[in-house]
Amino acid sequence: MTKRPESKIAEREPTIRVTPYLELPPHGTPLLSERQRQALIQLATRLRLPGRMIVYEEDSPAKWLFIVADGAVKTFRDLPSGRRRIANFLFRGDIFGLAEKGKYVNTAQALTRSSLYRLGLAELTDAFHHDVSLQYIFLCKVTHELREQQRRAIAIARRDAPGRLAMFLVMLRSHLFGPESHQELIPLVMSRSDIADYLALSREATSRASTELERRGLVEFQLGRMVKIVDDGKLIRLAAAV
Amino acid sequence: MTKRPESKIAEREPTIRVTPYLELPPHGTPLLSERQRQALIQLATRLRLPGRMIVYEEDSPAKWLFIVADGAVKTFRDLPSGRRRIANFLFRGDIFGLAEKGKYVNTAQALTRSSLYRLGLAELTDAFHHDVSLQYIFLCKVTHELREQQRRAIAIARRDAPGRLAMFLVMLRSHLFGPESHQELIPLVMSRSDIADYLALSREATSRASTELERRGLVEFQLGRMVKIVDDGKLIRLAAAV
DNA sequence: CGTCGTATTGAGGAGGCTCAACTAAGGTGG
DNA sequence: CCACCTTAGTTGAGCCTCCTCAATACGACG
Repeated sequence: MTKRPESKIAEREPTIRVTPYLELPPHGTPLLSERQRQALIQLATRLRLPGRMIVYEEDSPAKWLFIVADGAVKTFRDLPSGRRRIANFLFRGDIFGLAEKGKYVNTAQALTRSSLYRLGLAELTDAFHHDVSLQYIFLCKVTHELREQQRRAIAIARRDAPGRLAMFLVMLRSHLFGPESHQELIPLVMSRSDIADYLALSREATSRASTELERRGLVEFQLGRMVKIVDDGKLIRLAAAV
Repeated sequence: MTKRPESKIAEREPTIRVTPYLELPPHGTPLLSERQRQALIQLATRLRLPGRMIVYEEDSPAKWLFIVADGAVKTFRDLPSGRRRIANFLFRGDIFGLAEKGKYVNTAQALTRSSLYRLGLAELTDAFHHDVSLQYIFLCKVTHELREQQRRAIAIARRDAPGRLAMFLVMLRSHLFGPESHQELIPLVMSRSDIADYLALSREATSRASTELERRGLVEFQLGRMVKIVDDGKLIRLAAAV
């Protein structure tokens, strides 16, 4: 979780949100220092994308790594069966574009109008060898992503669609506003289909789960793709009742 | 994937198996150099554990990180419902013990008699700041784990138990013998229950899936927990038919 | 040879998937 | 301004697969 003052946001980009693996990191909180931010800006190209634009495609040669400055991005793979599995939703301070042997493993697509920093992988790797703590931040970030994927696997493994959806909402909130947040209004920047593909449910099941959560009085899906959390305690209990 | 000569194994430990994210890493293949291995050995304590021994427990303070030198380890979480979700199976060259804010997120338990290198997290972090490419190896390793978790999520999301099991077997083989391996005999060091907990299936469904794969002539489950792959092509096709 | 934990097999029930129809919202062009 | 079309979302009916509970078989080990 990152505290981010509302002022001077532009001057504080790019940001990388991390959770350290140590309680008190001996080398300081793994946040980008002013110098590192400058270094990244030197390496980076700033991109502004409209919604729905493809950032890169699965299996294409991976030359770049991306940091989300603003907006939202999804990464996914289309499976032979025609199903789509969303790997992750990415927001401000998230990184994506991690490759495997020089190829991207997913396709990345902007969900909304987004602003990204694009970094050459080779140059970044090079920078890692000059600035240790920069690499340390990326290490923490990837480790954090790894834990999130584990949590998601637990969510997907559930049998009940409402429970999965509850976990998704709780995870989305903590992703957006920090793990301790009890924010009442969550912007749903993705479509129901996207949520379905993320949770490995059918569109219909996702829809039914939404109405079920509303019926039980846990949340309200409002116009303009916002979710209002009505009964936070119940929602959290349902999410935890794995 | 790592080529490992059968001779002088002891002199080559610890090993960390990685897949680079670049095709041709500018800073050499991310393998432990002799110097780095010596450095790790300096930091590390070598542990030998009997099967079933708990290495650490969920939520306990995380002081160490572990490298598997030999044997097999599982990491898992027990859920409130009594279900257990296995996060990962770890073998020679794998690392585990990545924590979150100073606490382990999973429990780790030896599956067989195992030999581990135990590294102090603080000291290791310190070493990262002295040896850049050491940290780079860990970054690649964690990135690799992240991709594996994504693949597992895809496996879990499948509806058909035989397909999930097929994916598990293919993933296990490539984890053990490298992604290109067509090894016929795969040792199953874990119990059916473990596989079930990994795939988010019931024990019974896992068992039925096993017999189904045998019936279709894809594999044979032999005595002593070995799987013989009878029809590799069919197995791979089933695994890929997501 | 008996016992315990592991693995298999069977029967019934719950839940999600598929197919299909319907509604709502947004964009386009006349 | 409105008719039209497209896309997203919801709701319903029947099917399919896995889960649960229970009983049985098997292997390891004392």
